[in-house]
Formats: sequence, C-alpha cells, structure tokens
Amino acid sequence: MIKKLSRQFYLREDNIQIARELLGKTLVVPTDDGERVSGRVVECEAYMGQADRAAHSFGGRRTARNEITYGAGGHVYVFFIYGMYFQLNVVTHTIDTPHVVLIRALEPVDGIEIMRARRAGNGKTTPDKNLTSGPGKLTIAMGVDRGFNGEDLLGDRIWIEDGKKLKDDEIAAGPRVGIDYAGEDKDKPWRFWVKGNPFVSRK
DNA sequence: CGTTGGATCTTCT
DNA sequence: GAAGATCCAACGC
Repeated sequence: MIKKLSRQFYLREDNIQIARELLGKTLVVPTDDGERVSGRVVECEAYMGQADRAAHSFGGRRTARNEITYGAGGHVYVFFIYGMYFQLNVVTHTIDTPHVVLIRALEPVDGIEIMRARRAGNGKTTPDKNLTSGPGKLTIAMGVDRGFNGEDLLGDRIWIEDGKKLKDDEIAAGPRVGIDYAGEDKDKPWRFWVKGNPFVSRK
C-alpha cells in the first residue's frame, strides 16, 4: 500500500538521520496526464544550514533563491546550476532552520519509458543506468524544474513514499561532491548511498 | 581508462 | 563579472 512520508518525518532535527532514512524511499512525480513516474532514492547528501560552509544558507545567508529552505520541513527546494541543470532538495527541520537533503541519484521504478524519452537528446539515447544516476540527470528524468520550488511533499505534484528501512550495513557514507570551496566542511562524511547500487552517481 | 574543456545562465558580489 | 551542490564529448595514452 502507498504511504506518503508524514510531515513529522521531515520536521525532525537530525538531518543526518533523515538523509540516511531517505535511502530506499520512493520519490514520485506524476506526469500531467497522471502517469506515475518514480524512483528509489539511492544517494543523497545532507546540508546543515547556517553551520555548513557548503550550504547555500551558510552563516544565515538568506536570499530569494534559498528562502524556501528557511520554511518548514516537507517542502521541495529546486535550484538552477551551471547554466543547464536543476537540483532537487528536500527541506527538513522546522521553520528558520534551513537544513536540506540533496537527492543525488535514483533507481528508476515506474515510468521508465517516460524517463528515456526525457533524457534522450538530439537523436541520442541514454543507457538506462544513466537515466537518474546524478543530481542533474534525475531532475530531467523526473520532469522536475524551477516550477517545483516550494512544492509541498504532502501534496499531489511530488511526494516520497515510505519503504523498507535499510540496515546500517547497507549504507555507505563519504564526503560530498563538488564542494571543494567549503573549507573545513568539505570532508564531512555527509553523503550517503546504498552500497553496491549501480545507480549511484559515478565518482 | 583518465583528463580536459565546453555548454550555458542564474545568482550574488 | 565570476563562479557554481553537473554532465558529456573529445581527446590522449
């Protein structure tokens, strides 16, 4: 049976714990026609708000772009990067604590034909294992763009469903990717992935 | 198989 | 005006 993660799941304080628990859960984004497109979360990263040099909200920085991260947990933060890609984050913790979890990779579950079509570009096809194996790729495959920023994860456009909880020995942890500018925080082991899963982004 | 650089544009300085 | 929570194609070995 289908069960959306509750508001309470996202409102908790322990962002590391939330990130670890998101592994194995299923992200669902229906098409405009109501067709189900979904994938299991197999890789994510925790960003710890004001205290985290890698976070957009480091030091309490608050702009139009990251405003949603200061709101209540259980909403979506989507931002545009490198002139070409969107990245999908889950806002956690309560109001005024801008913690987020970046979704970095999915294992396709439903709507894989739709993902293939979205990821196909100028006559080229993408191998299935590359459809959602990175933060920029999965937003294309799932059809997530800036129009999803601020969306409620308990609404009907995008949500996350509960699933079997992974054991600790099925989860790996390591430094986050692409944040070399983050000084003392760049080596914090706040990236989590499902050990051995082929859809984890390549190193 | 490893490395390099181009694409492309929003956001903040 | 510069850099960015990326991806991929093109090259060299």
